[in-house]
Amino acid sequence: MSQSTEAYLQIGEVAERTGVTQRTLRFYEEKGLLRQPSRMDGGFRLYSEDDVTRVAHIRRLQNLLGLTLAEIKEMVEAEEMLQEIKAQYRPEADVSEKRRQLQEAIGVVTRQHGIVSQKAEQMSEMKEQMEERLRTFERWMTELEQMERKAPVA
Amino acid sequence: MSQSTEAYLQIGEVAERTGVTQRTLRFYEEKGLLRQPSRMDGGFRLYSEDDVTRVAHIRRLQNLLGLTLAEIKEMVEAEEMLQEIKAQYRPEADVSEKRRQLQEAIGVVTRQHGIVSQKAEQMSEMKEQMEERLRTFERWMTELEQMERKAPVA
DNA sequence: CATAACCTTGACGTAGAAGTAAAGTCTCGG
DNA sequence: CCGAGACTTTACTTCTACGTCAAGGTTATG
Repeated sequence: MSQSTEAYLQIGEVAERTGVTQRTLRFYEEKGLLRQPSRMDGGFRLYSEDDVTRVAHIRRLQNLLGLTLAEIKEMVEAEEMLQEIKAQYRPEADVSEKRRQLQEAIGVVTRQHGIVSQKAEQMSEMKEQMEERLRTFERWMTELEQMERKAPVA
Repeated sequence: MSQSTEAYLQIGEVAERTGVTQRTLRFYEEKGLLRQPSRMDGGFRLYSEDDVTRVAHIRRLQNLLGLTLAEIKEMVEAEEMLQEIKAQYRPEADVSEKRRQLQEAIGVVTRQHGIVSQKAEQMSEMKEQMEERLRTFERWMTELEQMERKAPVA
């Protein structure tokens, strides 16, 4: 239903849309962060919309959380598993196996959530410190201005 | 009033207290992230408590915000200026000059605050996404458990 | 004053994350 | 069917943020 017919993208387009270079896309593939994309007969890579989303996700994990690609790989593999679970959710499969997978998925996301929560909190702390500072400076500023009014420029 | 007499630290102690290596301390100095510390007659570096604080700050900027040392250097230089302003606050100096400095300081901190705010916000978004996900999984899990109760292991 | 523990500079090495160049292959519009 | 532009792999280079010696100088202590 989603990518039924086509909508395949070549590496150049993906690069443009994600803001990373082609080199980076190939690099991520090499490192196992992106699945091997399908190929045209001549060997040109063909990416899906999902891949685009994935790249965006990788970048967020990099920039926001400062994770290494190795760490991100783990996360991404976990996500992969989730996709699988989603896909398998309907089809008949060993129920207890699915339970196990789900259990693991929950574990992964919980850990991720822990990291994010912690960072978010520290971030808020920093933010408040800065606001405190700003208030101080602005207080000083008004004091300075009052001094100037009392004793104007010589 | 704070570090009146002494309380100077050698590089080894600073390393231990900050959790970075001596190499890293020298490296930060080289890169202009730490001021040139005073030295003993023989050339041994002597750090102040302030330097310790500074290193901690640098590390937070690195780990939390994921900034490069170059970016951190800018921030740190700005902080340096703030220290200066604080120090000069009482002594007689051109008032309008002080105004200018304060103005700039406010600008710096405002920019920093902007970065942190933005990151903090994105972080919260991520956090919520993860929570949403977790809820989904847990819903699935209970569904699965119900299926198991109805049709137990063959 | 010997010597262990600590420090100095200098130079080279490394892991992570790509950038860049070379030489050849594909695709597609005209 | 052909040429411009997009793509391929391979290989070497770069940049950041340190790590790791090496060879020697300094300091504190017995």
